[in-house]
Amino acid sequence: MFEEVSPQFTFAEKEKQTLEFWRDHDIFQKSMEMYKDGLPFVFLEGPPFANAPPGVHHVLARIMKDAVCRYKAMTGHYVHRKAGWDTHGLPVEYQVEKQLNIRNKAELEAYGVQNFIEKCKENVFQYEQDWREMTERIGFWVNLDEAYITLSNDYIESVWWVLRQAWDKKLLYQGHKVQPYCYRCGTTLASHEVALGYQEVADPSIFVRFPLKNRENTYLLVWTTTPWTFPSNVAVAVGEDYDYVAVEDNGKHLILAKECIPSLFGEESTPPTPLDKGGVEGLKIVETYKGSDLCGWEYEPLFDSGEHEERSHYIVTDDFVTTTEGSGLVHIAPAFGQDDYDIGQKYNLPFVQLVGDDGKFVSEVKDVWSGEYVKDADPKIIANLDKRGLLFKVTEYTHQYPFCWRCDNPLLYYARESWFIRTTAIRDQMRQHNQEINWYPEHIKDGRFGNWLENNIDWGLSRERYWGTPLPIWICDDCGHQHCVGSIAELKELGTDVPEDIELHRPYVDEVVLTCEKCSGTMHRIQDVIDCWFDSGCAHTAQWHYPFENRELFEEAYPVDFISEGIDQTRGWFYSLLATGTLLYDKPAYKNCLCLELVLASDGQKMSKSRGNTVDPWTILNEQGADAMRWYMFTASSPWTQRTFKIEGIDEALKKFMGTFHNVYSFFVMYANLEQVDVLQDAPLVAERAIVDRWILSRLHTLIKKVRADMENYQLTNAPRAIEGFVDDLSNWYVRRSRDRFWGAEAGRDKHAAYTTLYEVLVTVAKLAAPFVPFLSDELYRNLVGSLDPDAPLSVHLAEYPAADVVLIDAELEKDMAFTREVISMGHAARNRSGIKTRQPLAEVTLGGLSEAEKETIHRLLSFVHDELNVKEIIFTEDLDTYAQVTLKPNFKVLGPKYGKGVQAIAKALATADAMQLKGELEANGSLQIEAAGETYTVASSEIDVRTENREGFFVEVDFRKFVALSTELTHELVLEGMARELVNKIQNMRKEADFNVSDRIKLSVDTSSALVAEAFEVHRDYILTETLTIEVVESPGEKAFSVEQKLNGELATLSVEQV
RNA sequence: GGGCUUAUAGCUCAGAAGGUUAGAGUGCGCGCCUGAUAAGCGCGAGGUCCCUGGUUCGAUUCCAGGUAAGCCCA
Repeated sequence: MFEEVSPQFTFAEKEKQTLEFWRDHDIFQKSMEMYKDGLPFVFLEGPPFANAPPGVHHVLARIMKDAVCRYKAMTGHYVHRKAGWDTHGLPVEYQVEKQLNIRNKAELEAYGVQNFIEKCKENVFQYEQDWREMTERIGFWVNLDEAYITLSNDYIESVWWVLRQAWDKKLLYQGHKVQPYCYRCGTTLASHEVALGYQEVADPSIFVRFPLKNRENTYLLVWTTTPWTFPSNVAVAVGEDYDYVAVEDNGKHLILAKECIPSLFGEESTPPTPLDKGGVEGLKIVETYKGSDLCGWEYEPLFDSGEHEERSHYIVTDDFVTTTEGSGLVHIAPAFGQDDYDIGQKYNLPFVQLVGDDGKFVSEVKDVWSGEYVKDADPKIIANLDKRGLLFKVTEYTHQYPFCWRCDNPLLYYARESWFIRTTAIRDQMRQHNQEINWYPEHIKDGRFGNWLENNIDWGLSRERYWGTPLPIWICDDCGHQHCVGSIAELKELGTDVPEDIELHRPYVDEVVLTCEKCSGTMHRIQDVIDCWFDSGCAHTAQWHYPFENRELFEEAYPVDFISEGIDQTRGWFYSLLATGTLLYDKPAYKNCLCLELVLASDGQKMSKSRGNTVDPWTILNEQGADAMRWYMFTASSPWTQRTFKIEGIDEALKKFMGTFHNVYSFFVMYANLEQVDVLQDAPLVAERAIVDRWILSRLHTLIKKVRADMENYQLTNAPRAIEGFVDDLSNWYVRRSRDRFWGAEAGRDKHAAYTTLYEVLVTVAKLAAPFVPFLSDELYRNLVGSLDPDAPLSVHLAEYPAADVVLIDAELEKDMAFTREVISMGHAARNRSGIKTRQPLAEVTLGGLSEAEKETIHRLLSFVHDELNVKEIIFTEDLDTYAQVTLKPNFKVLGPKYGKGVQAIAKALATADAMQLKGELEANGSLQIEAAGETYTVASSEIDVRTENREGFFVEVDFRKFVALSTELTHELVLEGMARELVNKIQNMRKEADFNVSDRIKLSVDTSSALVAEAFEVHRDYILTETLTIEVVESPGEKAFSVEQKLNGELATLSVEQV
């Protein structure tokens, strides 16, 4: 016996019971242990921050990961799935600063770094409990109790080891990085913070004459929007291949790019006049050059920028120079722009930084603006240049400029001292390893990610902050010797008085002093921490505390098999993993990467608190449940396409898939219990079962094949969609067509075959669906299998994933059934047109336009047509013309390539000719001669499509070439039979209304003055009594009887039913 | 400004070596079936397959250029 399935339930409630069952029986642990010696499958969790509650997009990510892991576990793998937490980084610091009302570094130092760090530690686990609860409730099986945590000493130690490897390979170096910097907050900003604060502003746009050395009265015309960077100027860049000219302007010779003449000297709206025709009117061109000709020319510095060893103030070339703005000559100040800095490196230019951390000119600047905030100094610098006769033109320039999102002050681009990893040295290896990764979707590989790798620049690693993995580099106060520490043991060995339980965070680690191995001097750690992307990017190694522990485990688990995160991680985690993996092991870090797109709110906008359009996952989990949410997310659209998240979509998943699946299951349980069928005993051979059984089993095994193939290829949408389609067929064709076999039929082989088949199908589908709807499928499995077989695995998640049995696949039968259903569907349509309801039997249906093979198909499945359309006879006809309007069309696909242009002429000829006559010729000769547009074309019958259209006056449904026509004439016999079925229908409805049990036997009375009803009842008495479980027909109803006056096809009768 | 992606019915999505009637589900209207159903079936209305140009006998599909949205970068 199976446990009864109550019609009163909610999925959410049932899921909670399943969660309890999993907990009580340690199902997750068991699923891990089961294949301990099996093939390992390593999933690496991209660690989330637990300093905000999880949202809908986290649910999406987690169920995708879960489905893959569950599938792998059920197919015999030992699935590693350690949870992880990301903990370091600026976002945490900002949250804590906000909470403590700290506005800048000075205030933070005053508060105390130690106190601050402790607050950060608390902050990052603020919502851990929420995350745990959500993770459990949605059924994401991940090992939370052994999670890796990026702030732990173990984790940091592994990261240090990684850094040391880079150090030893000479890939870790110190340089400058130009970064957006807020002088007021005393901090650099991350790119996403910069993006928060763009505003449109008008800055000065000035063109200045730089006097050339050794060329009298000749000047370079140079453009800038940041006059305050002029004092730090060290060079001017030109484009090597551009054309430059010297023009005469008010007696002075000015050098600029040829293409810039119109914007500087002409009307802006007029197109450039060709220079060989005199250029801009009145402008005299003195000389022309290529950019390369100018290279090396020296000019007078505008301002005193101090003494330098390096050569400076000359013309250099670089391809970043454009002529779309300015003059084609670009002022270079290496301290204030990345391009400038790179050119400075390339030409070994002096690094002049005349602006301090406070945004003011340093005191070495002797001009009047010494000590002044740079933006305030702009007008004074402009005035100074003007006074000296060097200013050519001043206008305003309106553009987008970033401001600090916290204090609204303009950001300055500054070159800051920074530590880098020379990723450019391993770029080719990274590109090669990228090719070895399976990307889903595939275009990421050579698209977004590939492009990113092409343009790889060295990784700016250091952050002048507090809460992060400290950069383990110590520098000797005396001799400047640098050392990178690679482990705690080494730290203790080299350091003096290192506490036994040293914590590897600031400020604790800052206090550790090493002894210099070169000069025995004192070494202090540099103050920086590292980019937190580097932390998570080491997860493949640091999650195991490798190489300090778990060496074997690591070797087995690298590269990891599978990761999945948002597509925004291409330049984040996907990159950092690959970079560290390549650097350390020269192998890709992961084999399969599933990219997820954004989840939009129902209004199509990004979900955000400020818009108020976020959805709390808990409202769905509590109402519709986790399975419905999961199924919706799997089937609605591919994980890598953007989706709008709609609650109605979840209701649909609930009704459409969950409801249907559950109903088939409860139908089975109800009748199997009632009939006391033992499905485990004496299963009939498949070959001996009914054709509909063989059909559904064939469908099932085709499905298994498809789902497995999809899952192997990470097609997490196609697989469940296929399952959904199958369940629909199961419910609306298999069960519908087999209903009488389950209920009412004589016990015997066929009935047993029906129960066995449905049982097998249900159990198999439960297993197939287990990775997607782990709750519902486990409930079904436990009742269907657990109730009968005490030795079976306790849970569906401990069962083996179904494997397709190709012997059971009968593609022909599946195709035939599909075709027959198409014909039946047309029959339904014709019935609908006729207005005669299905319960009324009809004498015959006529099928036409079928090929011989199709006729055979219908013959094979004839009973389906009879039963579904409720007709006595099925007739085939060759006569199309009576029922349908026939037209002939060329088969374009075949004739197009053959005759090219001719197909259009043939089509015209066929449309205007007598279709029936041509069809006759075609059948007689097998081919046709068509005269069209002065040519004669010979076409075979296979090159012509016969189309049919509805002809008025028949109850006919017509398709492209076949039709189904109903005969609607009713004989007296047919009317009686229709009436009998009407009686049965009404009585059944009354049984239901009166709340009788399905198997209750009844007493029935029929009181009518209608001769028709009386006759029908007499003629079909046995049929009516059997169908309605009537064991006695009484003259007058008893007192407890349930009586209703019914209208039966227009005739009146009072029916009464009573339980016996 | 650059790279990548997406655009098909009111909504959510399929799909098509280029082939002349582009589908499903849902929603709406009507009808039907049903003693498993939180169901099902049928019919109807609903489409410039984002736009423009090119290639072709034929383009919604291929090519080019746009437009809009999103992500990443500058």
